[in-house]
Amino acid sequence: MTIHDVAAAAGVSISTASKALNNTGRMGAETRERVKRIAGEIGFRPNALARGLLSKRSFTIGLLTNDTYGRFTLPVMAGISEALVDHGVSVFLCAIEDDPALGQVHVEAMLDKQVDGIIASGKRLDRRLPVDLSSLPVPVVYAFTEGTENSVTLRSDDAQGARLAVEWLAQLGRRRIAHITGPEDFFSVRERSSAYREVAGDFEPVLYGIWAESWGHEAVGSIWGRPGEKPDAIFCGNDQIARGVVDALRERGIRVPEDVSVVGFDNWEIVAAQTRPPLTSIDMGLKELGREAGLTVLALAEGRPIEPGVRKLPCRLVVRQSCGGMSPTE
Amino acid sequence: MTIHDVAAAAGVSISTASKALNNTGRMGAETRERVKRIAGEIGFRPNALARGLLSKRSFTIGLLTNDTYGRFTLPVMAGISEALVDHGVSVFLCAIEDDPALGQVHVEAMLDKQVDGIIASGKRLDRRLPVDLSSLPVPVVYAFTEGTENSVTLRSDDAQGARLAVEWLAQLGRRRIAHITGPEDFFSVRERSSAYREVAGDFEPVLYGIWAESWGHEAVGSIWGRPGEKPDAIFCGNDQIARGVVDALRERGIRVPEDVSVVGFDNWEIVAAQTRPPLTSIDMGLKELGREAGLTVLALAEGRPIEPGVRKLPCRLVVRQSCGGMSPTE
DNA sequence: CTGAAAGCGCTTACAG
DNA sequence: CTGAAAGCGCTTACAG
Repeated sequence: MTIHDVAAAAGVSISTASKALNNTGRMGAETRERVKRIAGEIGFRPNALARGLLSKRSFTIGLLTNDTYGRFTLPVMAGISEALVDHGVSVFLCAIEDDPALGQVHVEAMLDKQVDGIIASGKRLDRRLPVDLSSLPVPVVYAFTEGTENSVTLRSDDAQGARLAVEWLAQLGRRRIAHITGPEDFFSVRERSSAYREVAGDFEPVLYGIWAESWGHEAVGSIWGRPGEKPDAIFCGNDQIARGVVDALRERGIRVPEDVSVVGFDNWEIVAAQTRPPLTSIDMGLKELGREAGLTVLALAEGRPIEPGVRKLPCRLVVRQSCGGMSPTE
Repeated sequence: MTIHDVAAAAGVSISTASKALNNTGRMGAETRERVKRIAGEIGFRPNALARGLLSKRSFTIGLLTNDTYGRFTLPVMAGISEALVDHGVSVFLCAIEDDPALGQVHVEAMLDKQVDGIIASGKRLDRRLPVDLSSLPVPVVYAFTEGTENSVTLRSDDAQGARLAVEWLAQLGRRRIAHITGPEDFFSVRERSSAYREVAGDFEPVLYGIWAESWGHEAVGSIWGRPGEKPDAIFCGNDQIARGVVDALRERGIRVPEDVSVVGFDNWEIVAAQTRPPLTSIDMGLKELGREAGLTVLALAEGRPIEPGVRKLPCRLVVRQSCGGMSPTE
């Protein structure tokens, strides 16, 4: 089924058929309708390859990611796809681990296929993908990974997210708020911990460790193991740590949230919802970030002007039960 | 940079350039080499759109999935991508939730883009995707979702996986093996539980429930709450249930694996590795399944004959610490 | 051994 | 108001 078939069936030339279907050119309204009707009847669908050859637009973009685990990329991906499907744009998925050679292969495959743009996504704000995207013939948007000079980069506003968490604890009457978090060499850890310090003061030095339940456990052990006043709230660097913290507190007979409020970060459903009690957490809005990234490459691909630089997207507090209190929005 | 530029720079016609680059036709070896060298120098890369228009092959396939969560699809996806990237095939990701209209939109977008084939993937062996793929003009392979009559379907061998688990427990000397699992209306639950019964006998009726830690907890409560001999091993329907079971046992002062061995299913790293002790679990080999699915659509797309029907891929036992014992392969 | 020509399926000036 | 022609970037019979 090609446009030839449509033209033949409608008794017009292929140029007329084309113009009828694209609502361009000038012709009798009745001719246009007839062509359209017949195209519908015989199930004509234009070949995107042929169309792309002419228009220099493939209605295709590539998503490059090194987050094989999918924890961060998955929501970003969902957002991108959701935003673009309405515009007829499809997404190539390119998982490159941390392999530069594999990255190169995927980038070349994408360019061969004439993608209209590329979104680079990662699992860390302060790391680059292992492939150079700085001088490609197509626009590139960085989402949740470090971009190059003068690029467009989208990231979550971790400082604002941390403030949200700590202010929520303060608002619930908590005054002795501790902070147990991940490795200090993570940019987001530093962002979150300085925001924490601004709001909470320095009741307790920040406890840096690793992104694991076991570290949450261990940190609770060390806080409760030494003398002195105990926290009445703990702001955790991610949900896994928070889960370890909650479990450790329960094992010590400390009630959450009655005695101690706990708030996590990431709002990772599988962890946050299965914790007893379920975790109040900060959501980085990765799906929204993906949506924005999608619309941004699209704009760039269409030649619309986009201000380069880093754009921070706001985080959101998701209230469950580990802090007490009720969602301010409910 | 088009083939015209290559031809001009090499001083040959575009047909000769094309043949030189594709190693077809006949020409002086030296001409061929010169064309190739020049193409390399000016960085020529053939336009896949133009090529696809002629060859009727886009070197593109579509992955349709309703597993937004990504738990099952993610490894399948990784396998597909890994298998196909070497063949120059790129993958369109189409997340359709359970929305038939969205599914339709994605299928049409893929067909417009002339995909060489489609892989349909899901989160349940006994459910169909909400879109009819039975009479498409391109080959379809079903992976971890129910296929249509006479289609090619790839799935894990859940019965074999369950046997693996129970035999492992038996081999460790466990004789009173219980089975706590998910909802009975899941095909995979029935597969696993009948395999369990075959091997373990009926020491204890199978406990059906939901796929959650809380159910693992509760089930342990009910087994240990009533009189009679207690199990010395528990085979769980998935890792979340297993984690609930392990936590509940620990809270009762029952040692894992000394008193009771526990084995999970899915080998979901984030759950299995964070459990204390880490879970021995059954891996469904979803990445391998993805790889197979990729190679299978590819074969179909190239017209190679593939036997229709359901192909079951073997599961694998991953030994951690929740059963005791050491991996048979180590 | 090499090149001119036709064609993949479509769109878009340009004539009429 | 409608159609013939050229062309997007490539490949492939077919002549020479």
